Amino acid sequence: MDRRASSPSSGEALLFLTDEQLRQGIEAMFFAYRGFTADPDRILADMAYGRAHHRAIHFIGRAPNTTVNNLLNILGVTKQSLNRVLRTLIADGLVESKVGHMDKRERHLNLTQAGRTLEQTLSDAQRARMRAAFREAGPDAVSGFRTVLEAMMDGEMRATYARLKDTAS
Amino acid sequence: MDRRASSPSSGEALLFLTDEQLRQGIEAMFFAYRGFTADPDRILADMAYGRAHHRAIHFIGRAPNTTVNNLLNILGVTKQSLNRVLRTLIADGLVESKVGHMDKRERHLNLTQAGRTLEQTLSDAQRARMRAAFREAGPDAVSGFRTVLEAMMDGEMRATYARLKDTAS
DNA sequence: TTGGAGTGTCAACAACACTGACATAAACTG
DNA sequence: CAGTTTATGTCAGTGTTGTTGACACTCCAA
Repeated sequence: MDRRASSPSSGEALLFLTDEQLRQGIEAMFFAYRGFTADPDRILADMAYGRAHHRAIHFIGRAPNTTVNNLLNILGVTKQSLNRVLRTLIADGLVESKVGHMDKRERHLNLTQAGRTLEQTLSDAQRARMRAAFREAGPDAVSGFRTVLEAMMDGEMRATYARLKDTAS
Repeated sequence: MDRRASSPSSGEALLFLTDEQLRQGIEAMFFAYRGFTADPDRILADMAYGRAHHRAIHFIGRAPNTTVNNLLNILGVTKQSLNRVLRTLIADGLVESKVGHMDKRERHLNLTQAGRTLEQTLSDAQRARMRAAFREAGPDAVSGFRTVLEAMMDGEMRATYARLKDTAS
């Protein structure tokens, strides 16, 4: 770890790119993602919902009044897959779908009060873990964490992520 | 972003723990994981295999001669689920299962030559993306990335991750 | 009016996870 | 030795989430 001070050009900058380092990064992603989804999954298991419902609820809450097509792009699934999830959420009164005024083909999605409540419950669990991890790791580590994650995204997703980030009111 | 210089104690250290920051972290994990699995998924889609096969192959290659039970703990799935995957991998000659000498109840798993070849192909794709992300982000960011991910794991998984890390020959 | 976009729905299917039950063999324990 | 536990494998059933493909409907625009 202190090798970074010794050889400035070749050995230094490449030490974090060895196959072993990369493999540790891969495994860290694998195990961490399990932790990342564990808490909401536990909550949802008791209900008739799964991870897909969580994702839909999250992004509808995040981008209120979004269209089905926009949500499709964010989630990266087929409309059939999303529709199955949306149908149950609408039927259960967690999401409401309104026909657009400008373009009446579009449906605009919003969380109902019940939907917001569930979103809050799920987010709280996930945020609690994220908060604990951030606190434990410290601000500099968090900055690096997000830099690497952003670099790991597909170009399209990176744009979507950035767009959502800017939406932050 | 420059607020960190202004209020040293309260505002500074907590800025990275705002709900907005946490939510961005959550979304970054979501989008990045998609990128993380995209390349191997593409390769596997052409074959009769899926993500579960990739995981099994990865960890058998990582911990040669491991037992089924050990693999079960690493992967965190049921034996039925793992067995379905292992059965096809063994039938296809990518993995070999040998009865243990000390304890004949145990089966020790290893990749065959063909298995190593596939593992290499899949790993290369995933490592290439990881390498690109690491290079783009730089050593300090990578360090932070791994610190946060490790903090995000469940305790059990963190121990497993550490154990694998130490196995690095 | 014709074509295309946005949306919804039906049907079929595949991957991957789960539970529950049961079988076998080996190892451990009293 | 008898009984129990451990490690593994397997069968059957189910649920969530994803996929294709096909078709219909509404609306907008050229």
